[in-house]
Amino acid sequence: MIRTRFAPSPTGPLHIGGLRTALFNFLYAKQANGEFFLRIEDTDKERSKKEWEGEIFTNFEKLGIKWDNIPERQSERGEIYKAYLEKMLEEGTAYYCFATKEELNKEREELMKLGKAPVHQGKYRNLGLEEALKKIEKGERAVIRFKCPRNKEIVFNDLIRGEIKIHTDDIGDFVIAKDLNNPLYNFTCIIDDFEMKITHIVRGEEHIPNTPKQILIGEALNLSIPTYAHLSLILGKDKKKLSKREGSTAVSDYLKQGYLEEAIINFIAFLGWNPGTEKEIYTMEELIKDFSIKQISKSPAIFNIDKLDWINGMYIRKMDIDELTQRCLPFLEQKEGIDNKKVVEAYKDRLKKLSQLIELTDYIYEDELKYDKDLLIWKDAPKEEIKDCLNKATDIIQNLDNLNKDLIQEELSKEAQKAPSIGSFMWPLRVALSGKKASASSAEIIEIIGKENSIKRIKQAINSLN
RNA sequence: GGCCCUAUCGUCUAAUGGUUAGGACAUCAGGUUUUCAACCUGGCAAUCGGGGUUCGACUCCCCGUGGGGUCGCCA
Repeated sequence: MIRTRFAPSPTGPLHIGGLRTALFNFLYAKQANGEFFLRIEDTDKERSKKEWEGEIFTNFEKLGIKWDNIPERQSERGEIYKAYLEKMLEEGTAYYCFATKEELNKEREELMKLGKAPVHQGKYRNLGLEEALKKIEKGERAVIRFKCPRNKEIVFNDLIRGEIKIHTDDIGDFVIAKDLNNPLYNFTCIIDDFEMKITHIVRGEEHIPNTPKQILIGEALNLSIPTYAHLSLILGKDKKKLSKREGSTAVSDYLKQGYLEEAIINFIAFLGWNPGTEKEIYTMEELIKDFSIKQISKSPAIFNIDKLDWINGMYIRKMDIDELTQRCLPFLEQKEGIDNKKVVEAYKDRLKKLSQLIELTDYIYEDELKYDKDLLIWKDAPKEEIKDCLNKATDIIQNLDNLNKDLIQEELSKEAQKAPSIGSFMWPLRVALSGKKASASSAEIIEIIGKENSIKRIKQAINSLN
């Protein structure tokens, strides 16, 4: 059975890139009827916070990414790591290192100068466990390093990139734990992937250099090694790694702006993946069905908000009006006599994201409109003509016995035919009702705000022209 | 600097040796419309460079160049 995992460290809000990694793991597992696990990598005690853990969980829930385990927390698995660490120390695949930071820095600089990889050569790799323990007893500080095999080529087959080879001499003896109780990422990662019986690891490209390290540790411990797939990075518009500079990187911010969950998932799925067909709108179920790791692209993808806007608009227009109204509620004012469903109906074709509703619909809820009276003037139509049109519109509205936007439109159109031009009738009316250059149509507004209010607004407009 | 990954329209990408290099977003033009959208029609726009291999290369190989990642007692 296929089992994947997403292993975030709870040091900040869920990131767009993290979401994509999680989604791909989820899709890959679900497609094969496998399991998707969550693991909290909180070995960095200073930076890890419980609140971020919660943030990650709730966002996944909202977005429809479900996990199949009780999330493991690395901070609670100290005994497991300790046992493996002791085993490595005893077997000599890891050793205590007493090198100071100064020594290490100097070594780094010198290697760089020689044009070599600045990796630790292992001054203490042959000291022996007993000797090391004596030094520690005397109070010397030590970290635990992996004794990296020399002159060996590590090869793994990446599902996305094919064969990747890395020479162990470019890796060196890296630190796997600060001490027995404080293991570090590359160590805990491979241990947990093994313990959790993870079969496939889909993660960001930045982990490619970590992969041979993890494989090496796994081999030293005789663990089975999972299959890897490394995703390209998501870049910002400036082609740099996606950063807060342009827009947000936090998933929750997009949710707050009124991007629909379905649209976000659809958009994120297409960042670096496509079905190979022309179908672009995908539900989660369809994604699970059609997802294929072979269709993942190797080059980085740029986060293009325009495309997100477009997809989001598609979802907004497609959505059932009652459900959409529910979702729009946070962005709409509440007012006696105003049916929000009608407001949403009038605006669903005009939205890219729900938060736009706030500015777009403010005039509906205001008691008195404030706008430049010149806006009422259609082209160079004389004031008297405009007043005349507005008066005629008032009569029509007054005589309306059914406030249905289609019927209203019909009546207004009839009258507009008689006007000097359709625009000279319709434009001032709409401005009188909305106070805006762009808005819903007059008929829609009248239906929403009602007879009284409509007439009141038109009267006001006429007065302002006097 | 070492190592690794990567390279098709502005952007996301399709085409796994033979296509007028396709689609979508964005953009532009037109239509529709009282406005703004939505919608419909159409246009602009790409194989990083140089060598090979081949009858034939976006596709395979090599060398450059560009971009990215990484080289933590972070993950």
